[in-house]
Amino acid sequence: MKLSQRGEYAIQALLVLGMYHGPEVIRIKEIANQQNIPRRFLEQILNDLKSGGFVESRRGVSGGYRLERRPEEITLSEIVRHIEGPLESSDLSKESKKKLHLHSDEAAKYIINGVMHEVQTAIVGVLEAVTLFDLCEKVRKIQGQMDDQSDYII
Amino acid sequence: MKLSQRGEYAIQALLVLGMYHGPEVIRIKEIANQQNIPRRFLEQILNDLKSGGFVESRRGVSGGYRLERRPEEITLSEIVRHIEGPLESSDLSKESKKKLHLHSDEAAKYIINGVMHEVQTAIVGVLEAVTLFDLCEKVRKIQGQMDDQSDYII
DNA sequence: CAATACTTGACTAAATTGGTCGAGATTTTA
DNA sequence: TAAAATCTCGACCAATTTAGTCAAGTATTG
Repeated sequence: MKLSQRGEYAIQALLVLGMYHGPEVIRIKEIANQQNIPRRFLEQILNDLKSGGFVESRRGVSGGYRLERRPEEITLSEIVRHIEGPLESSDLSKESKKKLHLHSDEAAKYIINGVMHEVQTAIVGVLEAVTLFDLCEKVRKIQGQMDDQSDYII
Repeated sequence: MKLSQRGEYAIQALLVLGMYHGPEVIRIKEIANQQNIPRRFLEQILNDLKSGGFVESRRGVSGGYRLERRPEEITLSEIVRHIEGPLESSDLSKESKKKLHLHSDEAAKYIINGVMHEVQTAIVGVLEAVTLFDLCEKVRKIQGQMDDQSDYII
């Protein structure tokens, strides 16, 4: 599975909002600059994340975005699902009654679908277990590393 | 992860070749009919599978395709990797030396990449464990089911 | 009321996907 | 040996998706 550019940008943006999470709001422009995301494109994405219930916005001169929920409560699977579309497609094996009288191409598709469903379960398993908070922690960690590094400041 | 149509067709075709695996060769047309795959498109796909070392072909009037390796030796991960492109993209965390001095957008990308790499590992884990032979067995099983079913023959 | 920032929806270029097609090369068989 | 069947190769094509861009509008603050 490859993340689309849009998906990666979305997570990056949420990561920024997660890092600075609080009552205050952050401007699109800052996120765009910090993460090097095309500003106009990011507008679209944040809008989408808003309608998905991930962020809320304030308009006007000191407007911007903030998370609508706490970083601990936002899992990666939700984000990816919202931005990239459903992670799991229908599992034919659950539609038990059909299971009989299949043409051979249907039988093949049925079997393949079964395996792909396992794959999807595995994917969701990973993404479900990671929250935005976890990602923030990791970022903080490698940023901490950098500060400890004597040769960090050039 | 969603399989492309091309990918699904490829597996279907290999499944047919796996079911009838032997010294004999099967015509494109038969596979196309049986699996309901556009013939011209299937040609392309089989050609691709040939260059990937999955199948071999015989030309001329009684030509066709057969598996180049035994079904037990062909794993789903190989097939998908060949037909859909690499399952795993570069894992930044393996390039240990960079790991220091990252800009904040690089840090974010780095962390996201790490999770996505976990996802890829999970995907490969599933696909690696399934061989073409396994798929054939499953098909045989549900086809057996059908035969046992008294109301199967209309 | 001017400046700043989000909002909405339309628009576009490039890449990918899912095919189709024509002409050729090979092999069998009558 | 010629016809017929079959794979082979590369070009082509339409629809969809992806990655953005843009203009005009609305809301908020100072």
